[in-house]
Parts: sequence; structure tokens; C-alpha cells
Amino acid sequence: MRFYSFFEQTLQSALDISLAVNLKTLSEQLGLSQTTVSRGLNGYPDVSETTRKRILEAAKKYNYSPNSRAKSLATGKSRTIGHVIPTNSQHEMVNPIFGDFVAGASTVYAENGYSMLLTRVPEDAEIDTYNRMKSSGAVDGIVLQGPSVDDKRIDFLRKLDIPYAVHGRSSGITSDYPWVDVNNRRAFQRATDLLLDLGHRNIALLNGLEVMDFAGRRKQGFIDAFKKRSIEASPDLIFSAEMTEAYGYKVTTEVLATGSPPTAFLSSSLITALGIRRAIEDQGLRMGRDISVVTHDDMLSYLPNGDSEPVFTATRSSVSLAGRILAQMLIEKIEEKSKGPDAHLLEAELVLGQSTGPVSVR
Amino acid sequence: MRFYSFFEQTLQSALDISLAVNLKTLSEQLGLSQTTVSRGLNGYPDVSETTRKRILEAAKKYNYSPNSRAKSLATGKSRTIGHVIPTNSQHEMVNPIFGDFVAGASTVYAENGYSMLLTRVPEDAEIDTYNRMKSSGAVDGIVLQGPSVDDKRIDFLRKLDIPYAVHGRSSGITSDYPWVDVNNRRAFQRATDLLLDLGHRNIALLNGLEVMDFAGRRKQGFIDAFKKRSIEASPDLIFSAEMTEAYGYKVTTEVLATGSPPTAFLSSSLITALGIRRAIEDQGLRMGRDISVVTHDDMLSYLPNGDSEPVFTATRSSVSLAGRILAQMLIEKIEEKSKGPDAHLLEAELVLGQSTGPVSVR
DNA sequence: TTGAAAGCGTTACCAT
DNA sequence: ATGGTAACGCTTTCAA
Repeated sequence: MRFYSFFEQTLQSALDISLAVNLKTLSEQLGLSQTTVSRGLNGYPDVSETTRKRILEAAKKYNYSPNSRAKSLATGKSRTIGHVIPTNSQHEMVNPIFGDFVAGASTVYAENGYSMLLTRVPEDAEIDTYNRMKSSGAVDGIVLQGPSVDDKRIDFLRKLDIPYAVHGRSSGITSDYPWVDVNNRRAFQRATDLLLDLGHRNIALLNGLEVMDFAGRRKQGFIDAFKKRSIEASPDLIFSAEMTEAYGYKVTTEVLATGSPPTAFLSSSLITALGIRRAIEDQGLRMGRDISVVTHDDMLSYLPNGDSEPVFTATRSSVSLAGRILAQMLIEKIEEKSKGPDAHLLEAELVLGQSTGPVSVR
Repeated sequence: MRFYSFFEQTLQSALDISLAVNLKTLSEQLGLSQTTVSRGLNGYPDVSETTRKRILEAAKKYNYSPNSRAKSLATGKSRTIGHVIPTNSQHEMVNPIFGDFVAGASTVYAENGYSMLLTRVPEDAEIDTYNRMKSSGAVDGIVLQGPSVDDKRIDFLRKLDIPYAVHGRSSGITSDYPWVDVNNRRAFQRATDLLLDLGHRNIALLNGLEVMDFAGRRKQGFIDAFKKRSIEASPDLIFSAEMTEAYGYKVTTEVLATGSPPTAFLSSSLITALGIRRAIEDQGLRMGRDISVVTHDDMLSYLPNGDSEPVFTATRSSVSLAGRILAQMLIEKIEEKSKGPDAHLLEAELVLGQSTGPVSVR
């Protein structure tokens, strides 16, 4: 009895100063073996209901939670998924869709008892990081974000023989790999179609960097829309750069000063579209009357759909959805509920704003 | 000899199929003890230069990296820092500054051999998550983002007795805690001052949710600017809600329809400012001529400073900087290079756009 | 300068 | 239904 009360006391004070209660202490307290307690906690069938109840109560009382490091060492699973953000850009700021994607994915991780390990490394150290993630046993799976054209990392991940999934696709990679993507080509083709329908011919495309795979697809959609009407998109009005606001401002200012300025702008990013609008306003032109701006990656998804207000299709929330789907896919792969590489194409629409939305040529 | 070549072969094939090389295999291969190899890799002084060289070469050759779980189990340190994003909002999208902050912090983590563990949990499970993070030994430190007024989580973290740091402050918490914050009050006071200088009197403030601590500070700055001139800010023009675009659109539309519409808008968020602009354009008014919009949390930081172009102060990049500073502070706390709670106040300025910037009353 | 062995906190196999 | 014990891969103490 003195013995037990000693432990009681130890545990109580441990509780107070938040010292870790481990399986050993807990089992001693319960007068059971570590094995039984472990089984009780992990829902094994071969433990009586009464003992299980006792175990769970004690665990709760002493605020026990298993040491995840020890658990993962014993099981060989870390229940953690690695995401890598390359520091590829000059500025520290990050594309807003990054947050949406991460939010979507980590929600699903949390629901399934996984956590997300986020690392930011220089682009040239990325392969090395994947390598270490795997061989250090830190993660059970890896997510590759924003693939470039013919992305060598995809083959590398396959060879690394670790579950992985790609947000976006990579043209040039012929082998199978699991991905989740939106239909960039079709979305931009539709947007261009709309502007062409309204009579625009001089349309400027402010695209992202063409090493990024999605940029190539968007450009293709733009060009295809013209081709289908047997007209040619002016190559002088197709721009490609990192999607900053300065880029939008600069290009728009320059292009509006030429002999035949565009009557409409199609932007690959909201940030860039901000620069475009700013430049247009500087020229004394009015959005939605003198000129049209259509942008993808918009934040209008906050506006309620199906109301008296104009309908805005949620591009940003589709990114978050992509995160969810991809996370689910990866978890299933890790837990071997599914095997082969999956592919999911999300149907993203373009965002058409009210005042900044397309108008016909005057 | 046969013996060594057997291992050579084993290791080689392990390399090919990317099987984990562990300390045991590596030391057997080298003909050394695990102890020596471990010491060699971790830079202990008591190992001869020649052996150290051999060890490092072999480690590189066989692509060895220590199992982080085992290491952390043995050392009691996880070299991981936990961030929690509460799922407090109706929508899945996340404030863009979240990405900037995370990017800044994780850069510093990476530089110091730390990684970031990101979890997204329902708001009511947050305390529980911190608890588990600590008692499961998953993290060495915790970052609290976006505190509310009188945030109970701060006291909880202190009691949890784990290194932590807060991005933002919490009025009502009198005890010391480590934080990094911008001067929200002063920034909004200055912006309001500027608009008052230009002759505006009917200024609308579209603020964030007032449970969030930063929103309270911003409102205070707004009110103070009026007070200093012995005039009163109209309470009817102060709004508070989650910073969506719909919020900006709705409030602006309504307020412009009243008898004395505001001549200027001050917005707590770029997203909301988008809604404000959209509504203004719908009324046929022109930005930067008929009306002024000043917004905080802008993305204009992409524009180069000190050029011929107007100077835009980098609010977004200051968030990223906050992430860096906070990460550095937390790491020092974890490694016990510093002890007491630190406080850093970053000097954030308001962003004043060119066309959308403030104009005097006409 | 090097090595043997104990220990970190779990799980899992094999008994009973 | 329950318990003893050997792993998991590393660090660290103690010896040599």
C-alpha cells in the first residue's frame, strides 16, 4: 500500500509539473504489464473490457500520451508526411495558393492522425532533403508541389521508393505517377473564348514562369482558343515571368503605350492582376468599361455563390480541395489501401469579376 | 576478406534499392564500433582525424543519415517546432499572411537543422493538441499564431513548461511572454492622420474581427487619430468582421447608399479592400479620384523600393521577417542560449497605393 | 583513441 | 486474457 501511494504521489506531482508519464509508470500504477496497457490503448481485441476501461481512465487521468518517437521507432512508421517548399524566388513571400493547399491537406492529415512536416530549402538542396527525409525515417510519404516541365524530382521520388503524390502534373514525364491537378488548359481556353466572343482580338496574356508546368498548359489553352477560330494570338502580347505585382504593373504600362494596346488582359495570378489594374487606372482608363481584366487564382471564392450577387467560381477553394484529395490519396497509399498511381483532375473554373469582368469591345 | 566483400555487396545492393543504412551496418562496414562512428559523425573531439575522415567518407558513400526518431529518443530532443493553425473560419482558405509567416520561420528552422510540424485542428481541440505535442515528445517548442484578446492559450503554454513564442500580442495578459509583433496601433493612426490631413472626415474603417488582438489595436489607432484633433470618429463607420471580400463589398455598397457616404476607406486586409474597390467601381466612382482606399496587409511589397516608382512599404515582407525573428528567438530559447521572455516590435508601415492611394476631398 | 553495454519508450513475438 | 522479453537505431557512460 505504501508502495502504491508512493506512485500515486509521484504521478500526481508529475502531472502538476507536466512531466512525461510513460508507459512504464502508467502500467506500474495500474498494476498491469506494459504489454497489456499498450494493447488496451491500441484497441487490441484480446484484452478484457474491464481492464481496457481501467486503462483508458488512468491514461486520461494522468494525461498520458505515447512518445511518438519511441512508437515510430518500434513500428517503423512515423505518421508524418513531408512537404518541401523550395526557396526558388527572390522574395520571401509565397504564392497565396500555398496556404490554401497546405490548409486543405493538413486538415485531412489531422483527421487521420498524421502530421505535416514542412521544410523550406534552397532549390538545389531539394533532392538531398527528400533523400534525408526518407533515410532518416522522418516521414512516411512525400508531397511534391508545383512541378516544372519534365520535372526530374518525380523520377527521383519513384526511385526513392517512398509513397508520394504530386500537386500538378509535369509534361514530359511519360511514366505513371500519382497527381492531383486542375484543368489549366481548358480553363484558360474558356476564358480566352469568352473574350474573343466579346469581340476582343488584342488580348494580353500575363502568364507565370514557363518552367512551371501549369504555365505551359495555360498558354496552350490561350493559343488554342485563337486557333479554333483560325486567327493567330499575337506573340508580342504573351508574357511570362514570376507572378509579382510589379510584373503586372510594368508590362501593362508598357503595352498600353504601344500603337495597338490590348483591350483585354488575362492574368495567371491575382497578384499580377493587381498590378495590371493599377496600371490601367494610372492611364485614366476605367476597369469594366474601357478594358477587361480576367484573372485566374482569384480570391473571390469568399463571395457567396448562387445569390443575387454574381456567381464567382471558387478557384482558391479548389486549391484547398486539391490539398484534401491529394492528402487522402497519399494516406491510402501509405496504408496500402490503394496501390497504383492515381490521377485526379479537378474541374477549376475561371473567376469572372463583376466590375473587373469582361466587357465587349467598344 | 570474404567477410568484408559480403558486407560490401550487402551495402551496395542496399544502396541500389534505397534500403536504410543504419549505424550498425555502417560501423561493421568500417570495422569500427558504433560508438566511434557515432562520435565521428557528431564531431566529438576524441576521435582521430584519419578515422573521422574514413567515417565521413563511408557515410557519404552509403548515403547514411541517422534515424531521426532513434536519435530523438536517445537524446530527448526532437529538433522540431510545432505550429498550430486553428480551423476557426467558415471557409477553408487561409489568410495570405499565414504563408509568409510560415515561409520566414521555416527558412530559419532549416538553417538551424530544425523542422516545422504543422497541424490544423478545430479551435476547441487546440489546447489538447499542444498538450499532446509536448507529452508525446514530438516538438521542442511551440509557436502560437494570431492571439485573441486575453488569450488563455498563452498561460496554458507557460504552464506546459515548453519553450514557446507568440506571433502578435494579447492585451489582458499581464505576465511576461515572448512575442514578435508589428505596431498595429501606430500604423493605423498614421494612415488615419494622413486621410484627415487630406480633409477627409467621413472615413470608414473596415476592421477584422475584434476578438483578434490586432484588430483592437488597429481600431485604437484609428480612434486616437481623430481624438488628437478633438473630433469624433463616427461609430457608424467602424465595422468589424472576418476579412473576406464579400464583407468589403457588402459594407461598402451599403455605406455608399447612405445620406453622407464616406470619402475614404481604411481596410484591415487586402482581401477586404478588393471588395471595397469592386463596390466603388460598381457605383461608377473612380478610385484615386472620387474616393480613397488605404489598405494594410497589402501585397505591394513586390514592388521595388526607392525607385522612380512610388515607394511601397513592405507589409507582407515584414510578416515574413516576423517569422524569421520569432523562429530565431525560439531556437535560442530551446538551446538555452537565452532565457527570459523576449519582445520584439517590428515597425510596420501602411501601404499607400498609387492610383488607389489617398486623395484630398474634392 | 576506441569499444561494450545500458538506456531512451514503444511494439510485437512467444509464452502461459 | 495477460506477461516477459527482444527488438527498433541511436547516444552516452564507463572501462580499457
